[in-house]
Amino acid sequence: MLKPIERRSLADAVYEQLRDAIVSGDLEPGSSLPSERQLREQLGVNRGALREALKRLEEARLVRIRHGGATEVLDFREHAGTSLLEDLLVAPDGSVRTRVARGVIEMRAALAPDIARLAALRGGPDCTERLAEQLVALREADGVLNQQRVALEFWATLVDASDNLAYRLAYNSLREGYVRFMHLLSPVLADEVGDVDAYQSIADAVAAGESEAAYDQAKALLARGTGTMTALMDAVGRQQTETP
Amino acid sequence: MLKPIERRSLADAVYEQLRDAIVSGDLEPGSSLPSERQLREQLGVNRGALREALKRLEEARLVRIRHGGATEVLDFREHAGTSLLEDLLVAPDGSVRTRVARGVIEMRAALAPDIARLAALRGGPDCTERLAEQLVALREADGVLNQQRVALEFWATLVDASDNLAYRLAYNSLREGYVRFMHLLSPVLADEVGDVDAYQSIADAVAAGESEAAYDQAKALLARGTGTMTALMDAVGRQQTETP
DNA sequence: GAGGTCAACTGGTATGACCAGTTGGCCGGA
DNA sequence: TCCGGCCAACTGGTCATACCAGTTGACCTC
Repeated sequence: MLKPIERRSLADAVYEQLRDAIVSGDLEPGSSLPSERQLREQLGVNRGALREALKRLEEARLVRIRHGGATEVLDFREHAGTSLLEDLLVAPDGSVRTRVARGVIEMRAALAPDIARLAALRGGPDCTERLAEQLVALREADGVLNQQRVALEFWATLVDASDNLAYRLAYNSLREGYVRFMHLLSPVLADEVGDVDAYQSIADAVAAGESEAAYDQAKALLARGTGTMTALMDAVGRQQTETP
Repeated sequence: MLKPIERRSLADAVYEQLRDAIVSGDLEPGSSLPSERQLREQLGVNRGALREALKRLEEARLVRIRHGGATEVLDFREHAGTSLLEDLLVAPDGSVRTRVARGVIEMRAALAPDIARLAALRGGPDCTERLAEQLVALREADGVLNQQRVALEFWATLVDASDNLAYRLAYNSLREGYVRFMHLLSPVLADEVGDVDAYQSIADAVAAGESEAAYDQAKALLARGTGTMTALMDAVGRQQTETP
C-alpha cells in the first residue's frame, strides 16, 4: 500500500518551524521576532516565502505583525484558535500528545449529544435515508478502521441535519486531526464503533424526532470512548506533564 | 469614544474579497481560480500580495493549490475549520447572520456544562480564588456590556481549569467573533449575565469539586441565553433562508 | 522638561526574471 | 489503430532588488 508523497513548499517549512518554536516556548510570548531581513537570511529563503509564512502565523494568531514595528510573539493559549488543534495533536517528533488527544475526545463527547438532539429537531427525510444507508455500511464494514470511517460519515450526516454551521466547522476541524491518527485511536474507539445497535438507536430517535432520546443515546454511546481514553491515560501515567 | 482605525494590507483586502466570493457561492466549489498572473492583473496588485492571500485561503481550506496545476475552489461547508466562523458571523454588508449566531450560542451551551464539570474535577485553589474575584467584579459591574465582559473572563478561568486545550482553543475562536458583536447580543444575554447567583452556584460547585452539580448549574444558566435566542429567531422569522 | 525633527530602523508593495511541476497535444514506432 | 515518449505552453514556486510607508528613539531646540 503506497502513500502519496507529501510536499512542502518553502513557506510551509518556514511556517512549521516558527510555529513549533512558538508552541514549544523557544520563542517566548511577548518577545519580538527578528526583522524579516534577518530571518530571511537565517532561514536561507527569500523574503516572499518568509512573508507568506508570517501571514499564516498571523492568521493563526501566533504572532502580531505591525507595519513599521516589530513582529511580536503571542501566547498561543491565549489567542490561537481551533485551527491549531490539529497541529498540536502531533509533536514535532511525530508522537501523539495524549493530553491533547484526551481533550479532543472530551470535546467530541460534549458536542455529539447536542448534535443528535438538534438533528432530531431539524432533520428531514433525506437525513433519515442517509442514516439508514450508513447503518447498513456500518454493519458490513470489516475492521475497526473501516468502522471508524463509516461512523465519521454517520456523524457528518447528523451534523448537517443539525443545521448549525458552528458544529459543521468544528466537526471539520476535529476530523482533520482525527483522520491522521485514526489508527492510533482504534483501540480506544473499537468498543464504540462496534456497537451498531447504539447507532441504530440514535438514528431511530432522530428519524422519530425524539430529541431527548437522541441526546441520551448519543451521550451513552460517546461515553464509552471517553471512558476508555481516561482509563488509558491513568494507566500510562504521567509522560506528558510538560508543555503544552 | 473614539475607535482605533483599522488598517488593511493589500493581501488582507484580497483575502477578504476572495473569501466572500467563495462563501457567497460566486466562486463555485470545484471550479478553478484564474492563474495568479491573471488574478494579479484583475485585482491590480502585485503577485506577492496575491500569493499571501492565496496562502491564507489555503490555510483556511477554502482553496486547494497545486504546484503546476490550477487552484481549485473547495466547498467551505465540507472543509473549512472553525477559524471561518468569525468571518461568517458578519455578512459583507456588515449585518450579523442570525442563523450563524444561533449556532454559536448553541455550541456555547453544549460546551459550557462540560467545561464546568471538568473544572470541578481538575481545578485547583488558584482557580477558586480567581472565580471569587470575578464574582465580586460581576456584582460590581454596571451595564450589561460590562457584565458580559466579566462573564467572559469567568468562563476563561473555568476553561483553563478544565485543563483541556481543545476547549481553550475553541473558547478563543468563539470569543473572537463574540467580542466584535457583544453589544448586539446584550439583549439576548442580559438575563443570563445578570444572574450573579447562578454564577456563584457554579463557582461554589467547582470549588467543592462537585462536578455533576457544576455541570447542572452551568447547563441551567446557559439555557437562558439559548432560549432567548431561539425565541428571537422565531419572532424575527425567516430573513435568512438562503446561503449560507 | 515639553515638543518638534529626523535618521534609522521596521514591515508593505512593486517588478521582472527564472525554476519546477502539470497538462495536453503532437508525432513516431509497434 | 494504438501506445509510448516527447515537448511546448501553461500552472504555481522561488528569487533578487528596489522603493514606499509607518514606527521608534535619539537628539536638538525652545
